[in-house]
Amino acid sequence: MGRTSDAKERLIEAVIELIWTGSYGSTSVDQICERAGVKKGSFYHFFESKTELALAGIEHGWTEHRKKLDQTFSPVVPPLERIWKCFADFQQEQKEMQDKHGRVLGCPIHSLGAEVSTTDDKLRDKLQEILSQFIRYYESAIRDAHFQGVIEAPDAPALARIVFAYGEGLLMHARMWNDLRHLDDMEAGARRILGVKEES
Amino acid sequence: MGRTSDAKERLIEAVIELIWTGSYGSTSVDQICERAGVKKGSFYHFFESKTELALAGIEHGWTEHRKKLDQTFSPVVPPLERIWKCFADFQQEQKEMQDKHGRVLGCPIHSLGAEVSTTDDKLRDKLQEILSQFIRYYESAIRDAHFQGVIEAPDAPALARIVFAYGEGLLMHARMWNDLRHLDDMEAGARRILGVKEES
DNA sequence: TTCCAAATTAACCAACCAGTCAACTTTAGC
DNA sequence: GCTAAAGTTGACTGGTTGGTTAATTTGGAA
Repeated sequence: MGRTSDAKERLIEAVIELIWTGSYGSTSVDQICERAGVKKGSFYHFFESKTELALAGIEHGWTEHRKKLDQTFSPVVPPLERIWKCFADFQQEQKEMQDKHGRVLGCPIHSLGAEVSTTDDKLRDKLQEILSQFIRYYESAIRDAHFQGVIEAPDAPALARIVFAYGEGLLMHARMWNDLRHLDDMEAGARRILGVKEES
Repeated sequence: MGRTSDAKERLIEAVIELIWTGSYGSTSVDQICERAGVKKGSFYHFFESKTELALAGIEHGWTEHRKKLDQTFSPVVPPLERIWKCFADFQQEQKEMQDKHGRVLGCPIHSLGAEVSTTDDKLRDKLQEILSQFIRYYESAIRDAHFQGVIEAPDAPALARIVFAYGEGLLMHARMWNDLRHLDDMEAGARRILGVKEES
């Protein structure tokens, strides 16, 4: 019963885009509303604060991204192939963002995390949770690779953290230099970290 | 001639601390002035904008840090030892920040870079310049290590970028999780990346 | 067709933002 | 001890911030 609306969805789309292309601090509620074509009163009808909208935006983005990851990291695929495919998807996504916004945007979770982790506990907790989940994709792929004897990795969680930190570092550099070429090394670097024996 | 003052230095100290413990966006000119014990009028006597102060703060911080790095990466020290010492210094610095501010703060250049690189060209350029200089320390150490035969690394610049991205990724995670333990892997991870043959 | 919950709207708020300015005080160099 | 340059001060600006409110419009379900 009552009126229906997609304003909530439009606000979520808008906040993701604005935070990713800029930053949390540079994104104002007025800006979000304008982008979404929603009046401020409606904003606060759907969300009780800017933080709460950001939370919803992050959650939504991650839910979408997970669908892709679940396919990429399908146990059917050879374990190292999963990781290389994930990197290729990173590159493609960054390319699309560059085409769309004229800038390489890097990983929104990390950019946002670097900015707000000392000032906004709710956001920080959510971002931590997402990153912890992400690492598990690498972790299980590495564990599978180890058991298949294609790499030597008795401590899969530790190695997953290393690969993850490396990948995130590269994405951050790609953002800072606005240059996709920073991602070209991604697979080669991960091969060194993982100590890949043969051609994959 | 005329009156003398250390207000400029106090402002520079204040802006570094506030941006590092928080973010650029969360740091207001009023806050900086209060921390430095300087009135806003004086602020704009010394600096023409908030961006300009941040620039001066970054420059100052890097100039100080370089002194330490020049010692750490002295050609007298065995090349891989330089890198391990650099990591140990990172850990110690982060420990000091945790003791002082109750938080692991990570790398200010990267946190700031992630935040402002799409919105403030002047800051972005300065941060890029500093990071480019930083990588050269790794690069020359890796080149030396290669020529001494302690690692196999024909492409020193590429490998330096990998090690650098990895280290920065770890520092970011330490900030986001407010946990120094994320830095414990640092040397082990770099050993894998560099493919270190023997005990160093 | 009516009813009411849900969505929309514009006007509004106090606090804060970066930045300005003219009057005033201090002090180094002569 | 004079003078002029350099530093200090507090009051001020206009615009923006995140957030509020009460009146109004809408449309799904009965």
